[in-house]
Amino acid sequence: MQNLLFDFISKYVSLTEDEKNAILSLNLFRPAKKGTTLLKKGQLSQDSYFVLKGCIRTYYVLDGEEKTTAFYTEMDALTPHCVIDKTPSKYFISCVEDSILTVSNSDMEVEINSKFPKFEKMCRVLSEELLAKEQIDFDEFKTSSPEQRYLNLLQKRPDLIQRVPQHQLASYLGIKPQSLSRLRARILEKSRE
Amino acid sequence: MQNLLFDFISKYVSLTEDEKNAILSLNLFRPAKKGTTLLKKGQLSQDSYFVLKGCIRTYYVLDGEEKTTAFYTEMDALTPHCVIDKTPSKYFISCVEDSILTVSNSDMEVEINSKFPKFEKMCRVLSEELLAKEQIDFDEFKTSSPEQRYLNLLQKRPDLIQRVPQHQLASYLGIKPQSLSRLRARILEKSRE
DNA sequence: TTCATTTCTTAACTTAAGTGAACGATTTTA
DNA sequence: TAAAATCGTTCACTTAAGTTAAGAAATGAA
Repeated sequence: MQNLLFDFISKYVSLTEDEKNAILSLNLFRPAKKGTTLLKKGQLSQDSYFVLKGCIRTYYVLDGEEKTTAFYTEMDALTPHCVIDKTPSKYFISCVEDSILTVSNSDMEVEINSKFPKFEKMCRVLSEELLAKEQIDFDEFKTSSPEQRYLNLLQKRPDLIQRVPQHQLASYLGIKPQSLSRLRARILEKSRE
Repeated sequence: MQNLLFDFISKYVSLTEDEKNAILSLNLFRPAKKGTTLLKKGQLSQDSYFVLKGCIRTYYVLDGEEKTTAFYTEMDALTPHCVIDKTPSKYFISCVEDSILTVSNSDMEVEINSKFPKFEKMCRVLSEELLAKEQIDFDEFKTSSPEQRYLNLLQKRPDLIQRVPQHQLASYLGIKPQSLSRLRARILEKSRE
């Protein structure tokens, strides 16, 4: 399981055995059962997550309704906004499936960054990449209809449609669960012609 | 005008005179007339932008139609995805107004980063902040209606509504220009009651 | 297993966005 | 300056998403 983490890191920097051991000594690995809440709205957590196995999501509660806005699966990293901007979290984070995560707090990161400067660089490159990717995803969302977004998701993350409840997918697509049901029926109808 | 750049940088790191001079010697400043295209779809540019004065936008051309997805105004930084992922640009960048920009290519950044390590850190912190902000903006977009988005924009960036053409604003809000006109009329109607 | 809860789908109705067209008003450019 | 192009708004019509409600299916807990 550790190897998954080091495989990921090796895409950005190459680590010596010493460096790997320094990371392992931090004891980052943590299993989390389906339904576990990792972060609640209003909290000022310092923890960042990396998904080794499973699936976690961020969601808002607006007018008593859950709105899921992101899913993180294998090899995805999530640093909540509250870690960055030091304001109470606007959203919840919870486990969609039984998962294995690494959890690191920002103190650890400061320590590792100062001990191994190559980490600073890795974090910079990683967040630049994630930002560019997030912008493209946002652009695609803005420029397409719910139906196009669904078909797009079917192409890009077909696993999500299998492993995630429909009502969570719906808000992820920016629509209501009923509209997602209808939209899927419409697509099936078309493909039958 | 330079001071605006240094004011911005000082939010992240403090620079010595030497460091400031090293930056000035790069000759980054560039005025750009309204309508100037800074980047075309398909290009593999290395240039990043920082807006000192004016406004620039990114837009796609889909089915012959322009879809504006982002505006960058005073003190905003823009690194196009092609600089990060080394793939041909998916979008255009052009000036909405006469503007004064700094333009830096990634070679310069590599050079500055190795000469002054504190730059590495600034870039990491900046892109982490921008990522967190982008995610929140995306979340707000997903969880609200076109009308709510417009009202939200009116709160957060009232200047944009004045300085930017309506049809560009419309795609920024994820709708057609006619719908934006109608939506504004609807809001005005309500406020008259 | 059974009961309760949650989830998904369907349907009828409402509301708002998309579409195509028309019209001045403004801006561009020849 | 005159003609052409662009821009913003309005309208009528179409399409699709939101809303409310109901019922079937799946899931979870006692």
